[in-house]
Amino acid sequence: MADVTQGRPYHHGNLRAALLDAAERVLRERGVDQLSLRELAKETGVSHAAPRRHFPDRQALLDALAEAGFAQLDTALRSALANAGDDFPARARAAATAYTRFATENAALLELMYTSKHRPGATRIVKAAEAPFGLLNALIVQGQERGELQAGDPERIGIVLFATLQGIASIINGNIVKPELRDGLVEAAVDQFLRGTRPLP
Amino acid sequence: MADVTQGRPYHHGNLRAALLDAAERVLRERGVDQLSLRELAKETGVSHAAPRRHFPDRQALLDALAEAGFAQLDTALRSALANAGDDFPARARAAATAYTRFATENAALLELMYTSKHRPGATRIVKAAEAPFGLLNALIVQGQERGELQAGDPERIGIVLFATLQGIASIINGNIVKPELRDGLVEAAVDQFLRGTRPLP
DNA sequence: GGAGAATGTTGTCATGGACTACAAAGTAGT
DNA sequence: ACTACTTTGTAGTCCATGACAACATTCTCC
Repeated sequence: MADVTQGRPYHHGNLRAALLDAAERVLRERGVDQLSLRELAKETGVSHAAPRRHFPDRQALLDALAEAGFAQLDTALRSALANAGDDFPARARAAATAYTRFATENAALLELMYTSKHRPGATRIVKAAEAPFGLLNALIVQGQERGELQAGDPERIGIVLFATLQGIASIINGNIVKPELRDGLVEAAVDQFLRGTRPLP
Repeated sequence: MADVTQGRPYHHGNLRAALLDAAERVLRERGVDQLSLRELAKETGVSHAAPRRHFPDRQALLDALAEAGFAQLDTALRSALANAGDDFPARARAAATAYTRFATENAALLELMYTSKHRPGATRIVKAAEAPFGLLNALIVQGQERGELQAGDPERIGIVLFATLQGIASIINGNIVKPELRDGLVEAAVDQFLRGTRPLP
């Protein structure tokens, strides 16, 4: 018998996506450990066991969030680069700013992304992470081709800059420095990187 | 009636410290969310409600762990600096290495330290954090006094380096780069910092 | 339109945090 | 050393939540 008391039919129709939406909001507002499947179910208007059809356990939902997070990050980076013109330093600054911005505006999500990623068996997440990381790698290669960066393994070249960006996000999220300083710090870090990694004349 | 079946008298005698010890071990081995008060109680040989006398709730125990963590960090930094001789670059490298080492060898604890610290009302933790942070600040001031670093607000000067160290730890803990690279990355970061922050001639 | 797959629901268990009432041991004042 | 008070531990309970099983409804495709 169909439920007439509520508007929703027996099948939700889009429960998986609805749960992920709600989860992302709760994650942002109250952090991972305040995220409960039963609460998500209640908010979404389904029974407490319904989420199980889409996510075998809590971790599976967190993994899905992480995977989606990498896709969002990829989009953010692509869009920043698309609007950055052709000048290499400008492209580097744009990507760095976009990354750090994402990292501070989605602090809990980013943390989840990295902790989920390095759990054994998280192949889907690792796969999803390749897109944004590949983008950054390609940017370094581009800098090398244009003679703005030293030659060598792009990953090794970029890692200190990436670490610095990650660190800037980390100390902002940890309230060690004020969020307003973010973009200034990023610019300083990128400039220092560009100077320190210039090819020898 | 005293309990004769076990060696322990009714009062444990050192329960608070015993719980913290066990907690630190569990934190290291299995992460924060696997840390349960009831399990700690069982391991310590007391009833499930005993921890409550020393820690009103789970968060209070985590806070105590974080506070102790800052003290450990302070000790690690002091000891590194004590063995570092007088040369400023060497002292900077020593402190940077010690920090990053602590951060990678106590990953879960460090995360706890920062997340606990920026929770409203965590005055004790903020207080405990001042010791190691003050040490790093003093190091920068020393570098300035010796003419090895630009003048200016020491906090602002040091922040990019600190961010980089934090980021190196972060990407190692997140399995983005291999742990063996740690000390090399730190040296590179410090050298870059020293070059980039030299006073103008 | 009927069979089987998807998707939801109800009911249950185990774990673990939080709380209360009570018990034992320590401590201090007389 | 007796008593009153404090500290520390115990036993029992409640509640939230994740995990699971058994059953119900709807969808889909032949």
